Amino acid sequence: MSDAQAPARAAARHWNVSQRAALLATVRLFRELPEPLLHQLAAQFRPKLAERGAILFLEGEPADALNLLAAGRIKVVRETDDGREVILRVIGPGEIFGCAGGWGEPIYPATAVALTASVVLQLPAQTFQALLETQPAFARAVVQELGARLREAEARIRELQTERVERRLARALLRLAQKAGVATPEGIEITLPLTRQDLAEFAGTTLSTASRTLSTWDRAGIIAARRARVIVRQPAGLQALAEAAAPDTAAPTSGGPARRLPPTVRR
Amino acid sequence: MSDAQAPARAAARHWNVSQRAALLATVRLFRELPEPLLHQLAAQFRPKLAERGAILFLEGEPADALNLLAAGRIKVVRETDDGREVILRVIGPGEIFGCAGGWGEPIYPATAVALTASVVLQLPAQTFQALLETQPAFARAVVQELGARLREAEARIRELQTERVERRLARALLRLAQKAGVATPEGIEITLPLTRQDLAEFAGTTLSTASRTLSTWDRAGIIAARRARVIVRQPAGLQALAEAAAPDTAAPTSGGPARRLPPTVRR
DNA sequence: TGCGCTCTTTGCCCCAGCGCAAAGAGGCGC
DNA sequence: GCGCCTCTTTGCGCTGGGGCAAAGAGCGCA
Repeated sequence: MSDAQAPARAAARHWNVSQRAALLATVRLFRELPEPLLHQLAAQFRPKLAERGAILFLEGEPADALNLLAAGRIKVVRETDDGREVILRVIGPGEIFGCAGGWGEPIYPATAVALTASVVLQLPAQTFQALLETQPAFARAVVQELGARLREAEARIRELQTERVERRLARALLRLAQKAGVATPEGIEITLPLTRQDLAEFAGTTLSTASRTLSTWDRAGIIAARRARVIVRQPAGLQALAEAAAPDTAAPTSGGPARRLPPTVRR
Repeated sequence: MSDAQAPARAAARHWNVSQRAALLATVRLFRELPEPLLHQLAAQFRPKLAERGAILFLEGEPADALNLLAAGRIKVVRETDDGREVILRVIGPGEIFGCAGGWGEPIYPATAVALTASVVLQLPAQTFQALLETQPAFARAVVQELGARLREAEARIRELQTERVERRLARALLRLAQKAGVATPEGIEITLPLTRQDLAEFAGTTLSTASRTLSTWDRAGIIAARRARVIVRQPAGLQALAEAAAPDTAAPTSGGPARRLPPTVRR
């Protein structure tokens, strides 16, 4: 799985123009474009390999391309001057990222890092602009995509402002499970190499707290917390944690001291 | 200023189609449209009055229109089930809001409330869609607008995750001052009737903390904290608070206990 | 097979900031 | 001019969760 040859093979897989076109056809943004145009586009993508940990682009660099992930996993990150970082999105195959250039920004507002060896297809920003102006269906799709992302971002703002860490973490896991979950005998495995640190940066907390919380859930049998990997055993349990800070639902095993009251509510 | 007739007068001011067209021409989204189209559009807007506190639309309602604020002030809010709310945006004249319908969402994802008596011009979502498909320049503008907002939202996420309340509050004030600030002999007055509660909901904290913090700054002479109103006296002071949690820069007057060290940094 | 690196767990401490609630102030309407 | 209503201030208590650091795992690599 983390075979060193993987990226090369993956690249080969997407090198062929008509295969690339097939990939494009699965992407919401491009889906509605006419077949011939799709092929023409596919030919314009420049493939780019990235090994684990490689930086695809850096915050502040000129944003002259739109990036489509063909294979692998990417995290999109924003940094504070003092070095702390925040994970804005996690990208899987078939998703686009680093689109700033497409929507008229001169520089990337965030950094992209490969979580695993990855293959990225890059489309020149101008091509994107041209599409936008000539293909109404494309314009509509872009607007919808952006709208959806904006809504998501706003939802996250709400969460960060009103919800406790534990709940945010539970939600983060659920979201990740939905996005990159694969059923295994043990439960739903999140197929992303996310360290506790990453999880913390994604859910808005610290390494220590994330680790502590996951450990608790592990002991309670809700998840299996492995090294840079999490398996969700009881989605329902997580769900409960994510919704109400239900004082009891959580840990049938632990029973524990049991949070005495819905920690912070109302007004 | 909070004259009961104000909305009616304001409405009258924007009733006239060519005046509305003039307003449209100041809005980034519409600016690039050809003159005749602008007039045609202006005629399609339905004006709507709202008094202070009125709800323009509710989260969950069908989003069949795009809203343009002609006069007044609006806050866009999202609520938690337990009644807490978060202010997502504050809208001034010439800004659009409640655009969900435009970008393909069936329902409003947030609620809009008039902070002062306001006049809103509503454009049917279909018209918007039609523009999007027929006017490339419009499509480009929409994409840019959305991109900018998305970036802003992501910046806010970063702030919420990495910054302390005090700093977030300082930033919020600065942003508001920039957006709705008017120079007065006392300083830059933020011409928005925002209560401490509102400020808290905007900066991601609680009423108590917001109040306490503003009081401190008031005593230090950095701002003048009035009832539902804030005047920024020393923008530089706020700036300092917003950037580094500078232990000293803050309050030349108070001197105070002086935060002992940059509270939380690094890693 | 073992070394070394990265990731994880945890104990300990501490404090920023939330919750609550009661007592002031401004303003507005009558 | 008075009363009401909304907004604001503040004391008090408390705790969630951040910071730090040291001691363990797991894994890849040679």
